[in-house]
Amino acid sequence: MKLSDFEMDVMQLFWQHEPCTASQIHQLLSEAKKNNKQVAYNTVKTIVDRLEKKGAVERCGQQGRAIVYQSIVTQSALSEEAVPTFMQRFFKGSSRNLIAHFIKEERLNDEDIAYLQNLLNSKKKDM
Amino acid sequence: MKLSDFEMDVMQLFWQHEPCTASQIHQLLSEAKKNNKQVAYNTVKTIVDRLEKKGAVERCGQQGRAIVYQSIVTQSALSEEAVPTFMQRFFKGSSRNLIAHFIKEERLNDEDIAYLQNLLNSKKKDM
DNA sequence: CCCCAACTACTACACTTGTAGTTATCAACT
DNA sequence: AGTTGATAACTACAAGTGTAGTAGTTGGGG
Repeated sequence: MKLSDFEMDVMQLFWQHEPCTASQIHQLLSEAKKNNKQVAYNTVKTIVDRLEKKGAVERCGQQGRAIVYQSIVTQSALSEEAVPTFMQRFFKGSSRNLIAHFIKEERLNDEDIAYLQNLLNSKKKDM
Repeated sequence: MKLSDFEMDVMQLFWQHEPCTASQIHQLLSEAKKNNKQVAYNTVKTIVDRLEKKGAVERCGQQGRAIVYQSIVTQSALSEEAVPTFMQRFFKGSSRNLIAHFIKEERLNDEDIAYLQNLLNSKKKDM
């Protein structure tokens, strides 16, 4: 499933807040980027309509006149499509390069590091 | 700088093979996806023209009638823009989640694991 | 029971993207 | 020097995207 940037933004909100209505998504978007620029309610509704047409969300009820939606596709399903492309594009397809980059460049506290080291250890044993 | 998927694919080839001509990119694309579907030379040239217009590549010479191009934007410059969006989109903005995912899901050999553990160790000392 | 704010459904439009055709031009071979 | 095949430059066009307006309908407050 191919979703545009804005569609992905809206899916984020669905995954975190579903089931919800287009108005609620609009509200959440306004809060999220209140520093940034606002979009009209109709713009959001159009995106939700397109997500429905694409089969990414579905209707699951009403709240007054408003349609309540829930997601159909999962975040992990979409990430499974996007991750290989991303890895190829920016890290020559090497998960080692990618992980190394994030360890070097991103902030991790001691607990994160301990957690990741455990993961690596158990990964080694598996093999 | 916002580049489309196809434009990114072509940038990959520039980064790996520059300086080069549109024909060479076309050739490389044909080899890369010879299993996949072919695109016409003109299609590739259009993408290169658009990359030039966007300031992602520039002319740096001629080879007969052919224009030789080289990249202006670097891969790391583009990844610095793309990484935060990607991390936000699929890993709730958490580098720990992201790294954990890749350790769990991607193939790593013992040497990779040792390398990454070293990285984690030095990361801990830094802080 | 009736009105209206809110919501849906539909339409619009400019810009981008993938894809490629047409036309003009010239470097190089014969 | 004339021809030609490769290449540039320009044009085209449908589908997708971001953005929003208009028209139509209705749940619920008074």
